[in-house]
Amino acid sequence: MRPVRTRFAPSPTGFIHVGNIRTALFAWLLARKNDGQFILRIEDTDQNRQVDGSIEHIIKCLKALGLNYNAGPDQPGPDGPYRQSERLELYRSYADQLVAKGRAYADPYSKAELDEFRKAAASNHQPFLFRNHRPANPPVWEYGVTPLRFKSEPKAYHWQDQVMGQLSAGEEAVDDFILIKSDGYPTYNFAHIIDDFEMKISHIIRGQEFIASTPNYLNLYEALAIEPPLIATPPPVLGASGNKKLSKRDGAKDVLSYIEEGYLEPALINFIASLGWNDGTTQELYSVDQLIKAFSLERILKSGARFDERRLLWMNGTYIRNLNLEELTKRAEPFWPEEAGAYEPDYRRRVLVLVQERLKYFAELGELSRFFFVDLPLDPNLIANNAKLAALGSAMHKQLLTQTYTELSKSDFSVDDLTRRLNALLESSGQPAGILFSLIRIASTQAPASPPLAESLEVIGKERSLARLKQQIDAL
RNA sequence: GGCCCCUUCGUCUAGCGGUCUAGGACUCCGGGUUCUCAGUCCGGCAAUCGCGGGUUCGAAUCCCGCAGGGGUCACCA
Repeated sequence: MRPVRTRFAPSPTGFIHVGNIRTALFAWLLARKNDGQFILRIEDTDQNRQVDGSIEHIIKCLKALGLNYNAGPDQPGPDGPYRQSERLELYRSYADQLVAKGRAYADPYSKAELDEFRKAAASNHQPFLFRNHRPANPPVWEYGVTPLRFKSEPKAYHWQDQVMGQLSAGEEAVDDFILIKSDGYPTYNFAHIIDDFEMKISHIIRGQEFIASTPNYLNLYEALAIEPPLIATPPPVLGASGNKKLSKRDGAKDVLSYIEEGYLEPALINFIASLGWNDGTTQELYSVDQLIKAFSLERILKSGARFDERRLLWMNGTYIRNLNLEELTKRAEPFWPEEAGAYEPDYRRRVLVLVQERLKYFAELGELSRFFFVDLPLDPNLIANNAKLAALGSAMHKQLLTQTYTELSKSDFSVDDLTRRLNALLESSGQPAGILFSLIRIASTQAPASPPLAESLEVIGKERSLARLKQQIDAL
């Protein structure tokens, strides 16, 4: 068996979304599983669709996720360069070869003429086939001036797809497609075949939009006397609503933005792999290494998988909860609210411990932890919106908080001591925890939600906690 | 319109002729966890397996039709 070499071959036309990256992930997993190679190749043959910075963006994205490649535009390899725009001579030499063999010819038609042919086909309810209009005496091909077409030899094909199984199509699926455009650049249809061959790619993993043109490719492989790689076609990743393929247009997010919001790479990878793939067990959580071990093309599903962000949220939360303190501290670093900068690392760590199990992604850190760092303004709604508490009246609130203030003044503010005194207050006041603790929690945080009372007070500290209680008492 | 592909709880999925009165996970709902949010634990709702015909003692599983959805028919990839 040939050594496994897979590739991710995006065009630099913008960011990478979950659908794109899944294709890359499957290719990467296959390579890693088989001790093979994974290559990044940039398919920049369309001059008009290029978006500045895309290549850097793609590289950043792959690196962030740890999908390391053995060769790519920024990583030289034996069969580079890895940008198609730098391989034009290569495509041209293959094109010349096809011309010499009589398997390619110059396209003499204007765009308007072609449109006429298409319209005629559509009105006959027929698919458009260029080869029905093959010119009897095509002009000599002028590189960079006229487009060059493949002269196909139509026939029916049956082929094996590593995911979809046995596929087939009749000869109507084979046509004379463009090899080299009038600007001298090859089309995807031509370039990828040359490159996959030159780069000794063993498996092509790509989206379903290419199934329909596979017979064309098979025909070209034959004309070139090239043995085709194995082909694996995962189903599309569908958008959150509707049955449409995930697309930028329908709000698909940049994968990098998930990283920026504090999703963990292993969680993203775990989640993305679970879209259309499973190993047949009931396991849900996989480390990257486990994924590599368990992965196989055969277990990729044939039907499309919808992208449900809630599941990602859940998964990411479990990954965050499993972080040890050191990792947690490191990951949280970029997400602290501005005010946290003035505090000791140790203080921040104590906050983190309390907040960890509440985090679904790190961008929430600010909102969940702000009251540990700043004295939030009094928010009367916090009491007003608590029906049981509001019913008690502010005189009672004042009395309870005053009692609390006196008792906590005597505390050393350790969790144990705080808990003891808080419980004593429960008894002496005769109030249920639902009333008393709610009130204290609101007074000492001014936040709609917080970690448990005693733990929060301990971290906030004696001086500051008492000051906050005092402030609330004075306002009542 | 031609050709190709897909179709199990709302979502991700298990399932390869009997163990399926269809299993797991997410979401959602109820309850416990001295207060809130989250987490966690316990419990619950949720797919007559797209529909209709076969084959078989027996079908989510095999076969045939149909319907719905998707892809493609570019000098885009």
